[in-house]
Amino acid sequence: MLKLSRLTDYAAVVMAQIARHSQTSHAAADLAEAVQLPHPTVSKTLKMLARAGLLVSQRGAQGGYRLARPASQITAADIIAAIEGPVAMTECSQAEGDCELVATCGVADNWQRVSLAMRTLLESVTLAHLADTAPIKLPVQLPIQTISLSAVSA
Amino acid sequence: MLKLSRLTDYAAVVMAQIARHSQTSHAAADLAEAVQLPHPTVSKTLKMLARAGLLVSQRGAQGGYRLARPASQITAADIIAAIEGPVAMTECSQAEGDCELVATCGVADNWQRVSLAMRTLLESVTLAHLADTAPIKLPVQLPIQTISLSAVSA
DNA sequence: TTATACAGGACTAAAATGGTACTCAATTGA
DNA sequence: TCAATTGAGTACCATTTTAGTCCTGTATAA
Repeated sequence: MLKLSRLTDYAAVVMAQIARHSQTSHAAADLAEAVQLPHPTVSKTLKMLARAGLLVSQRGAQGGYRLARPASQITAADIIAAIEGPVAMTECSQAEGDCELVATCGVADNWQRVSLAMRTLLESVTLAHLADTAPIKLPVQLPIQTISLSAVSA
Repeated sequence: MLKLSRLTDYAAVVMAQIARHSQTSHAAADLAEAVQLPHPTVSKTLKMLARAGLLVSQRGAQGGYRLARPASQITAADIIAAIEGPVAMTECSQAEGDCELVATCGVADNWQRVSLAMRTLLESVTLAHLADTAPIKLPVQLPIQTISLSAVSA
């Protein structure tokens, strides 16, 4: 189904919530309340996002989380990577080429190209887009040559 | 990591193998040998692909599997769907809207657009591309307007 | 100094995934 | 018509991943 894990889904929702009120800090409990999800889970998600550098945390009274940079500079790929690790469709799309089947596989190279195109797509969608309650209206035109598989050469 | 399940990966490899010798029928055992994967697992994968209508099976002596249609008419999205179900990034991208959080979520619509763009991308990659041992060279230019998020309206 | 709020890690439960084994059914050809 | 071949179906188990909880520690502001 190629779907996001539930935590990643939560992460996107929480990030969008923060992005919509980016002036103030948000306590984990408040966010959990706002998005109607269990507190510990939201907390865990926030910690991951902070560790990935997408949020900055402030301890103590009046503390909480806020965006580390403008929503327009945080991409869907960033959020996914923060929770699930780098976007890669197959084992061998990752750095460590510990797949012993490369010889008989024969599709590795091409999967990597597809994988790269997907990553490009996800990098073109920003948190600002996601947080916008209205449908994405901007003509987010991807550079055609980055999507064209011919240009996605290693 | 947004990655394919291992079975889907196997499916792609096996399909590519069949596509490279599309004249003959392929017994499950032969394919397993060719791609160096356990028989029962390959067999299971083949059955799923056949049930999805991507392969046709022939029982009995000299039987085996062959492509149900030309490799150029089978897409990566087809293969993924055969094993994992329809390509959809989030729960609510699927038909059944059984997510009770829609009210507080606020990102559902936009995720669906992204999801659709991903599907379009995967539909533009055919088995013929994957099976080609050489890197994909064709200028597989996606219609820009289907990728542009502005055009991916529900 | 105390209340607030994040950090980190250990732990458990549940679900998905992957893999195996076994039996049944269909086809071919001797 | 029988035996060999080969896929179909089902049930089951092991492993891994994912999700969620809890507890303790630490930083900060009032």
